[in-house]
Amino acid sequence: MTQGRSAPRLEDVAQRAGVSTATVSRCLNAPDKVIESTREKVMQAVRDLGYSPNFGARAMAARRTYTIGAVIPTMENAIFAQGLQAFQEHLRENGFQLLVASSSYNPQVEDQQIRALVARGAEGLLLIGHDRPAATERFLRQRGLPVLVAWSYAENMVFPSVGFDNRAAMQEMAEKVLSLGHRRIAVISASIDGNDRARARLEGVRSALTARGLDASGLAIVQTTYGIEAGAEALQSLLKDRPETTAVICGNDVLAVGVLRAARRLGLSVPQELSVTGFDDIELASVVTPGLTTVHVPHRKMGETAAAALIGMIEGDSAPVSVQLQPGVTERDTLGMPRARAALSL
Amino acid sequence: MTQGRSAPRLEDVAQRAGVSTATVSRCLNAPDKVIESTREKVMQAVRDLGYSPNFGARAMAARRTYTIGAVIPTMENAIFAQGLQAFQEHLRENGFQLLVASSSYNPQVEDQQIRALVARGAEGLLLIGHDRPAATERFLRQRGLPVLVAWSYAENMVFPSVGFDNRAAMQEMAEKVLSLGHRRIAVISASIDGNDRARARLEGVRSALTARGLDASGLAIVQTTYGIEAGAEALQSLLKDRPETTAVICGNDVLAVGVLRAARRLGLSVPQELSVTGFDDIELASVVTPGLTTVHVPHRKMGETAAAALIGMIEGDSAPVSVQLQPGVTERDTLGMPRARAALSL
DNA sequence: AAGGGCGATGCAAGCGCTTACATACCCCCG
DNA sequence: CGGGGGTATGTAAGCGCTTGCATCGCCCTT
Repeated sequence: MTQGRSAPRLEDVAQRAGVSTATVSRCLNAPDKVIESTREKVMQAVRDLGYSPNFGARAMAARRTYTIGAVIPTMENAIFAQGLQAFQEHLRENGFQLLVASSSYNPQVEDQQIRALVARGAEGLLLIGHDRPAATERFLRQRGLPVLVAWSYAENMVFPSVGFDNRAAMQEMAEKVLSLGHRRIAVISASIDGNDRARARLEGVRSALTARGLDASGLAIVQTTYGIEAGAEALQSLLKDRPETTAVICGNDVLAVGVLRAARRLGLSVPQELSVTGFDDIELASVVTPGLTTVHVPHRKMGETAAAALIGMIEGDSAPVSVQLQPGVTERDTLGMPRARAALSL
Repeated sequence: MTQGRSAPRLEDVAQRAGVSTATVSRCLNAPDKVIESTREKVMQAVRDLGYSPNFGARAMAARRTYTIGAVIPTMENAIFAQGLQAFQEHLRENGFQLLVASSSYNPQVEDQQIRALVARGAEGLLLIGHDRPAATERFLRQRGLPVLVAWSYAENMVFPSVGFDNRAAMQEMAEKVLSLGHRRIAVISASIDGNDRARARLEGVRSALTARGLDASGLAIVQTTYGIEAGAEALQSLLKDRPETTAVICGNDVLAVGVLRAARRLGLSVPQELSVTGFDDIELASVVTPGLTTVHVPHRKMGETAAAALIGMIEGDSAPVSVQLQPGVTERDTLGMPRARAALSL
């Protein structure tokens, strides 16, 4: 049972101010269409009553919500925080509100969240990555809803995207690792299914290997779930199989930080005995010791660009355009030359 | 101009299935009130059309949204992430959806966000801390909206709360610092106005001092904004005034991590030359080196308890009750005995 | 002084749903 | 074989807003 006096309605305000509901509505939405004296009466009534408009009713009548939805894989790690913050700020400046939901990296949940956002009137959607079930895509297409993909750039996909080339960025990093002389390399990655970014990054490492004429098929790969502790465990199990590994390339900073933690536990010095690299360049990367060498992603830029693009699509004054951003390697202290080390006991 | 074919309505589904809108509505909301054969026809039509109900219209007709709002000060740092996650999970289990907004520690913005959430039909609100403008409180009271405060426990406030005694928790920490022999103590805190938690924590340090018969008035205090770099700068300016400081008690983990960073830059070893403590025990605290000694907050427990309490208030089957949780000190590696150190040049 | 024009306001028709009430139908019992 | 009762479905009245169109004054012009 919902208690509490029911909220005042437009009509209550109108009555108290001695005008019609139309006038009150105009006071709120187009103040200059109402003469000052009237407006004051109305605003006073609004204040007295603590009136605040019913969003659902308004949306229904106006057939407009000025709301944009975003579904991100996770809110726990700050991976999307910065970009989303920029996205949101830019939206607000343009009179749009942001509704955020998270999918826990689960396509089913993402589908549900998308539907929930659409039900709530989202006029456009920001999604992460291109991978998603056909059913979800069909739903979105059926609606003709403006959808923009971020954190991943690719041409000729179902939806336009604002992001960067994950493969090329990772290839650059891997190339750097190789050029330092590392040959016993391993990759620790988030699960690659349903995650085109993880897949592309892995691909990038392979490309770097191949480009040097090395055999990519022997590359040690461990996939794991998201989280610092998961990264730590991944390193342990990795070293059990491949104790000779000299460099671990991680699919993201969170895993890399976990690897750093495990390395410390094992008494391995970084980068002397083990090199570690990350991806994303979130705040965490600059906070840990030693500072994490990682692929820098232009988070804020991506957020802003995405906001502008999506608004353009909604307002219909610009065709959907993909834009490619440039990531690059940020060098800190976890990548060095390979060096022999004592055998370790696991 | 919003493009895209307009969304299918209940009536479109009804027509396609050859039934009335009432039947479709029942299929969606009370499937057992509809005979199976009919239900199948309807569901097929729903799928064909990619129908998804209009939340606003539904809310309006049913006078129910099953939505709860939360306004937190910030999403950038993970301070509230864990608690909110637990809150959300518990809500979902009970059929409620969560809408989150952030206020950037700004009371004006908080007021706006609260109104926005109410406009969107929030049936209850989770707010952080007890401090807020009278106008905001009046608005909330006028509505008779169930409101619960978290992250701060206090009796006889306007709203019931689920949290812990910030003052006592900090006093315990300060006591620990004092008992190790520190006497040149400083506090680095977030701004205390409009922030009862920060204020209470500061108060806790003072109490600890007083309880030992020490003079609390000479306590060095620096207030700063939120953020790692802000914490780093705070330490710099602090040491300029009080180079003899041996322990820095921080109002939260984010500032403490900043202090750690600055200490490293200055070549100060922690905890040998400087002790540092935090508050919150977010993941960051266990990630930095050395591990941060901090006040542990039962985030998940708080989130769950808050969800249960708020739902109770909304469903009206329980009177609003405050519940007090127990924090405690988590010892890691940044708090040690004071030791003389060489003068440093700033 | 009458007519025209324009700015301010009111009227009322929906927007897409839910749900109380009415209706239709079927089955069972006496 | 008729009536009662129960179940499945339909009808239609709103829910709280916005907005096109009608209305009403008032002032300016001729």
